[in-house]
Amino acid sequence: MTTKAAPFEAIPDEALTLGKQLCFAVYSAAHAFTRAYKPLLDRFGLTYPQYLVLLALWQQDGMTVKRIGEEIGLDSGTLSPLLKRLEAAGYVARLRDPGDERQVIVSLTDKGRELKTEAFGILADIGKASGCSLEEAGEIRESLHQLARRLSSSESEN
Amino acid sequence: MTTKAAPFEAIPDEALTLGKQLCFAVYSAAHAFTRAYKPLLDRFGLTYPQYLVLLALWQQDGMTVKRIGEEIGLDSGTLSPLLKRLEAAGYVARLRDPGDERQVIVSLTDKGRELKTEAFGILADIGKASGCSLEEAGEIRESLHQLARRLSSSESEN
DNA sequence: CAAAATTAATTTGCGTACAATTTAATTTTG
DNA sequence: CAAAATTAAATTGTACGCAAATTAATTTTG
Repeated sequence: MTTKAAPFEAIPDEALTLGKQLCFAVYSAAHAFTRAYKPLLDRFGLTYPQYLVLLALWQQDGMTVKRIGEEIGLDSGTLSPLLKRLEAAGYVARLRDPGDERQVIVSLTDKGRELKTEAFGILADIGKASGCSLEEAGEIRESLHQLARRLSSSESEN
Repeated sequence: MTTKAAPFEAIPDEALTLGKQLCFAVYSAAHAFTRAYKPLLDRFGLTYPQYLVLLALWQQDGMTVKRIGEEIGLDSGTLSPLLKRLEAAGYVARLRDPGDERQVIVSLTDKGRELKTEAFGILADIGKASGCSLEEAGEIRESLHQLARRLSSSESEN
């Protein structure tokens, strides 16, 4: 059934190999990071995406849900329940903006601010686990940023 | 409260910046890939993880659930329902191994095998969207593989 | 200025992810 | 060889991630 070589039947198993695919490498690395962070975040009762939200808030407190979404690339459908959990855990407060009642402003509680100091330990641990020099990490980071930018800019064409 | 400089209070906002973090770059790139694949996979009624399973099966048909999990890094808790959906969609068949009834062997249907040819179109589209040369893609891929390896090998230490 | 359009969050529904438990089959070992 | 241990899938429960629908507030515009 596949004896006669079809036009591009020559490349197949080479090109389709999982290990040869950039998309799969990215997918795997993301999972590896999530798993590596998990034991470190567990003692704070945080998940990795929740940690990302806190990272964003430590940088700039008092953002709206929309703004946070733009920072970390998540929509409100994901953020709404996630933020409620962060609120329930006592790390953030959510308040309607009195100036525009449509918006919800998310701000750190004292407990949330205190966590910032401890977060350094987590970063150091992960840095060590990744086994990357700062330069190496910076290079990969830049390549990935470029990649993500290109992928999302070509999205609209479909 | 943060007037006096604590030991590592000097680095903070630099180091904690989302954009400066490798973990976030990987996380974002993974989402960017998923979003880029989505419109291409939609017409086959496939999700990205389902597509990964098919990629694995095109390479090596008739694997057990466990084996597939090892290939793409997912456990049976994720794969069981996913494979049922692939079966319902007519792309794979699931059969208990007569030699060892604990195992379930997953094999491609004709419909699943036919999809392999079309998958080339998807790969080409994504390749174009990623805007990477093969060399560039290969380099990033290798860096990420190394990274994932190091992250998961240091996992056991916690 | 009131109706229509837009916007921000929330909610709903589906599909991953993954830990932990359960079920059933196969090995190990006493 | 039967009880105990191990193994492979499936199931359960929690939390993303995202599209689509909903709700409420604010702008736009007729």
